[in-house]
Amino acid sequence: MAKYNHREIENKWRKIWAESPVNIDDGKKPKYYCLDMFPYPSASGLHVGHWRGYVISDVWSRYKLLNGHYIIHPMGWDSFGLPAENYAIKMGTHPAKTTADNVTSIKTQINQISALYDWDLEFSTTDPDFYKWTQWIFVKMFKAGLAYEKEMPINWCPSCKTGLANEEVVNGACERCGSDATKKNLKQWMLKITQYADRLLDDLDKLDWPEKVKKMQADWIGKSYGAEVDFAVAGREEKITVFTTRTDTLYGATFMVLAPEHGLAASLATDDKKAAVEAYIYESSLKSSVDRLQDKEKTGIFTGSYAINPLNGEKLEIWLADYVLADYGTGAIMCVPAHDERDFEFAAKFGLPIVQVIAKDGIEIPDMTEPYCEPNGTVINSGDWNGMESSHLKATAPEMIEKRGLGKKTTNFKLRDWVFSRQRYWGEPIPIIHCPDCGCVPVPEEELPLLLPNVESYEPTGTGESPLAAICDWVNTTCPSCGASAKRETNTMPQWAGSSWYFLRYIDNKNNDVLVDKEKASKYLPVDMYIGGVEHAVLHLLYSRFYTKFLYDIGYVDFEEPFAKLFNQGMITGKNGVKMSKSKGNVVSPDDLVRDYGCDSLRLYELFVGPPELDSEWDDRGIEGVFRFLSKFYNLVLENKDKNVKPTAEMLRVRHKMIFDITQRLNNFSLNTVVSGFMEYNNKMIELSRNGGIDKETLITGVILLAPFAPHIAEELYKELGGSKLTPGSDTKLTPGDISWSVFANSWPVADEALMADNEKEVAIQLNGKTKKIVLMPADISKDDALAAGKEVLGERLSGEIVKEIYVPGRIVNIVVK
RNA sequence: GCCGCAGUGGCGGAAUUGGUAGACGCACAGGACUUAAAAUCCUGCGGGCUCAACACCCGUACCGGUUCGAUUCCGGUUUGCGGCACCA
Repeated sequence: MAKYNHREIENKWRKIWAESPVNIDDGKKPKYYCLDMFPYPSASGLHVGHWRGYVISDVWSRYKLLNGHYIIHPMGWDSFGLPAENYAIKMGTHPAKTTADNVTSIKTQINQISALYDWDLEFSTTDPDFYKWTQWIFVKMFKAGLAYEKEMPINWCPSCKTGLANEEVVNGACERCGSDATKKNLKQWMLKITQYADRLLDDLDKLDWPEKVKKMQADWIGKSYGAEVDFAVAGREEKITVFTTRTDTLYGATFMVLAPEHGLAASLATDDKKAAVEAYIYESSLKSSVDRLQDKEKTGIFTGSYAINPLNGEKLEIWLADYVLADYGTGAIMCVPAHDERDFEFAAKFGLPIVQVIAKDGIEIPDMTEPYCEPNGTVINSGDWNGMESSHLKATAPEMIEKRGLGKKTTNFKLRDWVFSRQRYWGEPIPIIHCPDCGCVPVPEEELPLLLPNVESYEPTGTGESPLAAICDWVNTTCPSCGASAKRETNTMPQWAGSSWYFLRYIDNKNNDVLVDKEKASKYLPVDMYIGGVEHAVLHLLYSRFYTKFLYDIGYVDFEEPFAKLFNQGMITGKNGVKMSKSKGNVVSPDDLVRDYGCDSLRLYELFVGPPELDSEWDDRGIEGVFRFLSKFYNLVLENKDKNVKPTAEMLRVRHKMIFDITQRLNNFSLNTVVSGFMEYNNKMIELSRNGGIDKETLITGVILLAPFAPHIAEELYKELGGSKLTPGSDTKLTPGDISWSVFANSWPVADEALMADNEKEVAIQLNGKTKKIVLMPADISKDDALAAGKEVLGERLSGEIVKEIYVPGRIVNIVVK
């Protein structure tokens, strides 16, 4: 028996593919853009978890290649940003150097996967030729009024010493390092992503994305419909505007609460309350956002002032409480304790009145012990609204309020503008010049890129100033507009800046005139399939959608959504679901496995470990199984290639069922069962081979099906089988552009369902739904004959009166007796 | 607290619209080949009952329902994971 020498085979075909790539753009084939979320060049290298995503995308790419597409399958480096910079600081080496070194070593590892990557398209986000356009987009946004400066308290990571976007704060902690985020008052560049909130929400419907991710984005955008209602303040000029989604409960408002930061908070205090109110406002200002989040126990203070319910003229106490968010809605709420949990809790604690305005199960509860929050039921205690259905009223009341001049209907979003400045060195400089006369002036487009100055000291200052601020000869410049001496903006962009649009650049990565040529963009974009981890559900994926919509609006691309289809692969973990990490010491490197079992075996095993969308625990031992499968298939082909066996009906059946099953599972993205399918059909073919051999065409079919998964062995066996014009065993002749030697020159096989059909089916004979025996029956047996056969099998077990007889063709005979 | 996903042998996991539960693989056990080992091949492998086989019974987290038939559908419970978390 021949030995499957994976090392020899894989080295050989790697060399051949390098000389003569099999993925060729002939201008006629439809394109298919399959993209991996690009990695940041980490020093720790790849582990088997990284491999998984890359294998999935490569299998899919090669499948599309066999379906007649030209594949765009690029790879690049997300090399600006905190992880790269932190690593450089730790090593005491400039990030430009560590980043370049890491790219070199990771690229070597990625090449072991033997993916179809087209390295001509490669770039790093740190390449000036690339970030020129990252800066250019910023300038365009500035000119469009989407980038603006604002001083406000933002999320601040004391460990990373930089401001963070809302999206980067997870449970009050820095998404990167896990430190508790604090607030810091800083002048920041902001991107007006909120202007796109509606489109970002509505266009989710167009996307073939996991529902989970779409929902996470929808929740993050957080649109709610309701009304802004004006409440007069008793005895004063001012009015207080509140936002509510439950306009239907307006008659049930029994008090009001303002955030301590509300503009009127202090001035509403009556003389006797002044000291206490000011103390409360001061105390709240000391609380961190984390404290305010975790402190569920409600606090508050009565201002002494009253508001008037615009509908019924009732006097409402105005309170301050820090459970009301200053930066959502108007920073003030009307409180309906009967129908809101938080208001109920507050009313209960401070003894405020509770008025029920929606009947629960048709009744008014005399002493409510818990709020009734469902918006359905008959409206009561609500003047002219009495008797209406609350869900209907909820939808129509905002309009009625507006007509009566009491407020206006409106929508609110949870989404906030994007805090875009980072007080760190390793990022794109924000191309803005601060002129004492002209204000903020963008660096002229023709002067881009604005290079990141190369400096000795790049550690974060922690003061809220970027390290760039210390480089006087860089900071001091002249205003492009008036020529006066001016200063450069010293903050840099977040890591997300480059990744928000990088997928466009692969198409045209050497273009110095435009970020991507319009014709090329129109031909090759958008991305058809995007593969990566779910951790970017609201960060990168939301930002990319925003950037794409902006570039669409200013006419640079002709599509509004960057990623038509999204696939999130599950994580590969160590034992007991523990995330692989250096510190846990449970990282499995692919290098040894490739050496011992080969790239093809590891590719298959990465898929075989479990459903691709779920997390899977890694167990090295399982790779033996796929290696054995490849060895057996290798031998099966070599043993049968010269036998000239004529295909029998059984061989045709196996061949076409194999095509059908593999294709269907692949289309369903059930890649783990594709691999088990190969093993199953391999076992069947081995069985056939033992009974006299197997025909060549069936073997070639198996090889083509296997090619996207295990490309090296597929090429080798295809050649051994004399695929195309090749002479088995001879050296492969390479002519540029001619790939007739390759298994990838084939089309994906098509199953002939007529040839798949079995003559006989295994039918389960059931008595009262319990299987008693399995018998072979002709596939075309009539119902009566099948039932008769079934009864015969059951024989004397069949006592009592038969009440029902069921025949499911080719599957079940079920006799029901009483 | 709210929302989503999941619970199947010793393990990873399979099961078209409800239709033979445990495919495929790992591990394990026994056997063949070998002086021996490795590799390879063959056989077995959910539990109970049984010396064994046949037969029978139980079995897809738990309880209940619909159905001739439920891992699949419905109601309830529970455990684990993920997301959101005072957004009015």
